[in-house]
Amino acid sequence: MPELPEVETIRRALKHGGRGAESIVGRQVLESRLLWERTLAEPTQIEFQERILGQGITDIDRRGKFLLLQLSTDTLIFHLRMSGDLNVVNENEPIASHDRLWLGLDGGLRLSFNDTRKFGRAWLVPDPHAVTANLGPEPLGEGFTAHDFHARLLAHRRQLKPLLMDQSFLAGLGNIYTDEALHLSKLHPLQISDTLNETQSGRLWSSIRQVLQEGIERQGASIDWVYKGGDFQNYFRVYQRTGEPCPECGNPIQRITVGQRGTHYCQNCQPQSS
DNA sequence: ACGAGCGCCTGTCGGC
DNA sequence: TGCCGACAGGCGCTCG
Repeated sequence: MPELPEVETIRRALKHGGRGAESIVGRQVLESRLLWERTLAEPTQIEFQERILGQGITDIDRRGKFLLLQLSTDTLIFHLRMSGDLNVVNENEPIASHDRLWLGLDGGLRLSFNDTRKFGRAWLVPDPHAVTANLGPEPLGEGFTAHDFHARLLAHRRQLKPLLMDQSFLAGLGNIYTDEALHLSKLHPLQISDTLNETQSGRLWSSIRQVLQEGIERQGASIDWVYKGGDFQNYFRVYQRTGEPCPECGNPIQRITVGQRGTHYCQNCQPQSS
């Protein structure tokens, strides 16, 4: 579930309440349990237990697809990868079947990291920068200008889709929102980054921001058995719509593989130019 | 510098 | 019904 809009939706729920739970800001960690060892990237399980007990949750931030729980002295960072989610439940609730790590909080709450496919990771570190240092700019950040984006595109000679999904180039896009942004900007997923003129890169810049903003407003997308509450999936332009009519021109949506990822686009609206 | 292949995991779906 | 491959919102690694 996790691209920028889904992570942002979870962040807001943890910070302000929502998704059927109350805010965890201001709560204190009283207990911790690691149920799948590899979920904890850093530090060791022993050190994790020792360090986190007693720390208070002071704020919830996001950087790209990383969720940052600011604690009294450390930062607890989660990356949800393919199937991760964070739930706040009453401590009387049974442990869910794919819970991998959970924290007992004061007030009778439990924060649990649930992750069917076990790709997700957690870090407890003194300095969050150690984990997020290699990320590119925030696409919705004020410092991310169309001008800078164009310069960054020209600095590489790469296919647009894999480049946009490279988190060191831009932080937050995944398979869904990349396909959506490319279709909205009428650019082919295989077009080479340094062939874009300023008009094209400007269109891509605003398309990326538009689809991410819409995703956040719709509280993310809910697909397959992983239900999160958002409904952006009902507004996909091309993603997983192979063979269905393009919303712009009516031609059937094509599916190809780019960088080992399913890629959806319209041959007519997104011509291969170079 | 870049792209392809693969590993990490569990689950669903369609075809035979 | 059972089995089997394809596929799934991500990313780190190796190898050309």
